[in-house]
Amino acid sequence: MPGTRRRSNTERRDESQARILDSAEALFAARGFNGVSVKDIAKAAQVDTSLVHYYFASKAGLFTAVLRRHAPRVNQTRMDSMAAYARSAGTQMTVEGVLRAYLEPAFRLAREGGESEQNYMTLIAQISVLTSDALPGVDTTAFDPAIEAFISMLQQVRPEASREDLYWFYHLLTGAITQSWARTGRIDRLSGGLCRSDDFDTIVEKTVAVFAHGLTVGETPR
Amino acid sequence: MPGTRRRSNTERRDESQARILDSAEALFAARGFNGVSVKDIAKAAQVDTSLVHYYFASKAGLFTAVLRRHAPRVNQTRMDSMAAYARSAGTQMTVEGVLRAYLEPAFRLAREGGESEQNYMTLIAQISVLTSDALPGVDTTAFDPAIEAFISMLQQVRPEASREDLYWFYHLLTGAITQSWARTGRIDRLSGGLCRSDDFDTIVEKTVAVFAHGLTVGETPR
DNA sequence: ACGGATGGATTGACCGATCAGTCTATGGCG
DNA sequence: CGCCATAGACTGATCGGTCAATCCATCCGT
Repeated sequence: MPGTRRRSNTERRDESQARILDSAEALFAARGFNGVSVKDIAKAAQVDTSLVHYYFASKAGLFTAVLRRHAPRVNQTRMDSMAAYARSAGTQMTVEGVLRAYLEPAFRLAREGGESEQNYMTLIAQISVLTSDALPGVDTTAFDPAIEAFISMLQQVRPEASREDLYWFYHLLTGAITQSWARTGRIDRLSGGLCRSDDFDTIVEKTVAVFAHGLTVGETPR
Repeated sequence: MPGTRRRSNTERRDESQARILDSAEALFAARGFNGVSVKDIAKAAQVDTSLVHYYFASKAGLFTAVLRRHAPRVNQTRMDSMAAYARSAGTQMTVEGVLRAYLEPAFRLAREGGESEQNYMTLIAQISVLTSDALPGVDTTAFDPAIEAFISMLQQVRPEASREDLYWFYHLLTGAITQSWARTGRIDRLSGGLCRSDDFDTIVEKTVAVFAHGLTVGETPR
């Protein structure tokens, strides 16, 4: 039979797990953790509900697995991007450059990756505004290393800025970013189509533009 | 019996509705729409589940009612605040002033209001990153008038800025704001207690500081 | 090269609990 | 008395999760 090779057990295992994760990711992103049932996910993945529990033990375990799947890649790409920038810029580092190095990887992943990566970003956006008791014991520390590196680089470029200001700066930045990842289409409607919430290239540009000036210390402009 | 006056039917009605709305608001804010059952809400409000349906027809209807309850007040306070600023500043309006006039009312409401208002802000933060199919036909246009007024005032202060840039500016700003309203405590943990996510006074200051510079047009700083 | 035996992958049937929502009854205010 | 606010009992559907049975790729003894 051409095309349909016989699959080994480990292949079957990986494929099924990936299908479950893909379906879960898409559905969780669309309707939230409690808006989706295990049955929904199993049906979308064309698998029995028991198999979901077989692999991921519980609905919460599945959710955690979804969140963990791409986290290391995002974190690593960010670290690499910032390290590469630091190497190329040397002592000429700018806030704009650091911002761009930190921002681009995740947005590039969302743009060049498939639906899976886009759904993942949407999911991150959703949990970013949730407190822990709205979620099953979810670990939100996966991105912390890159965040700390980001703040350290900002401190290098702006030695006069206080640690507190840098954290607030990050807080505001990450709010803006996650809002963009959510792709709600609200800015599209508000602007009458002038802005498109899925235009990630433009979003990175505008984010860099606004926040690069935002860390400027000194006189408030006119 | 001192203190417990005899209640009329309309008083009972209003009190019960308010109790249901309060409980729903708190629970929805804590666990999201699908994370809460009508039974939970009824129990918290100390009423029967059928009473919830009697007043609000459905769970979705209740959710909509919760969202609508404070919306006009927030919107109106924003409009008043911006109008007052425009009157006092005359031709001396600044980006910083407009920002502060737009931002302060909602944060003041959250600070000076009770738990209800704080829960309301948390709820707004949550739905701001949700697409329409994750929600029961919820109307998110309640704040549009104040938003349009805000953008118009920005345009007055920055006539050279493009309409598109102003909308992107608003997009980034509202992301930062809703992140703050969510009070997830994540920045507290990241900063090692240096920043407190419920310190709304500081948040307004930092937001104004960052975004006032952000709309500056011209050369990117070092 | 072959034919059980083994064990992981997968399923269908089913569990008690809980869901949103309905129906009917009733008690007390106007 | 009449009506509205409220409660209790209940419905069919669906929830997350379990269990024993089945499927099938792989391995081993011959």
